[in-house]
Amino acid sequence: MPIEYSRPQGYNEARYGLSSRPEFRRPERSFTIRQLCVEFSVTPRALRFYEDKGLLFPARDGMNRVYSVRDRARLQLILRGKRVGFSLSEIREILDLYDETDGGAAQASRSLKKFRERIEALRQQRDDIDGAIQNLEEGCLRLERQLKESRPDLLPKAEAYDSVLRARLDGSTDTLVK
Amino acid sequence: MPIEYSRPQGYNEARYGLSSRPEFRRPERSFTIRQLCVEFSVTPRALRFYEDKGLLFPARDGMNRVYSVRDRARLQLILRGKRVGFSLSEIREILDLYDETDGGAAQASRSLKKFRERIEALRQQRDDIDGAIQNLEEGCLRLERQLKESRPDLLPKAEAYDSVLRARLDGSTDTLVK
DNA sequence: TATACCCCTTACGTAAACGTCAACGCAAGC
DNA sequence: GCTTGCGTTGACGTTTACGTAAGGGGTATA
Repeated sequence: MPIEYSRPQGYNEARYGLSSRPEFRRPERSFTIRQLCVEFSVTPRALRFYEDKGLLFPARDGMNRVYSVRDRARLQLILRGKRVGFSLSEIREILDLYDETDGGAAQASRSLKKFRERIEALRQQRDDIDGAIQNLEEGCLRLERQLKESRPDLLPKAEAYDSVLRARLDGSTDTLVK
Repeated sequence: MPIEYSRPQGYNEARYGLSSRPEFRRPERSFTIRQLCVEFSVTPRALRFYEDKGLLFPARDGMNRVYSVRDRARLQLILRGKRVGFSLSEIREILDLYDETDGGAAQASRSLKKFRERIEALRQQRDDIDGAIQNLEEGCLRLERQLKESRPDLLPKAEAYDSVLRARLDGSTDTLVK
């Protein structure tokens, strides 16, 4: 068992939980490390690690980290960056490019070029994924043919489509534009 | 300097190079480790590593590895699998699923399910990529606006489109269907 | 006051995917 | 017969992205 994320007995919602009182919600709500961890299913260690590597810099309340809405958005980008295969240092570089709005025109020009490169790489990666999907679908077809001949009863029905749909619809609307 | 891939002086094309004589081309041509390494820009170490991990099993000529056309196709799948974020053990699992056509109907049914799961995961990953591309494009727009105001001369022209096209058109037509 | 949560830092451990020697063998060309 | 280029098998090193343990502290509830 890695880490306890569910609320144990005696859990103090008012202190640790996501407050439901509107005055603590927006526009400038902040998060404890644990809240973000629960929300994004990562460990505190990971967040501290990202901070170590310069991808996050939450404020402090005494010793404790205090994450802003913007930190949260950064974290979302970090995690998505990871999912699409960027290394942390690459992600850091990208985040830095977003940040330094004031590096001068030359800097902005270089940033633009790097962004374009990233985009092109991602497009190719998407083609890779499409190719992989095609391969796997061919494999499925083969298996289905095979099963249809030997044991048609084992052919699974089409998946419940709404679960698929739901997974697609939670499109994140995060942005770092100030 | 990592490793020398270009042909040095004294390079013996007849012995080491890709033969252009048709009788050695198809349908059952074979490859040395180096030929595959050059073709796919990987190191011999990597290929041996994949073999170690059970993803490849080339034939032998004495001590030397001899890769068949089918091994080459597997390698293509391995590399693409890596590009889309699969671990080697995941790739191995998938390749195994392709292989065991004779595991019985129950096995085939399980394989089918796993394939479907992989496909769904890839679809979500593609959505991630699309999201990342959108973010980066927004970043581009911001930078372009910024540059247009300060230094329009630094705005790079649209990239030469044919290089992009060429990169897209070398779609691999590999398959593992026997 | 105990314990049950939360937080912190420091530091060593780990899995994956190779890189990088070292040390050897075999064939070809000078 | 030496060098060049290819191949082989260990075996240890490296990077990334954390996991995990050790040790310490703050705050609320029983």
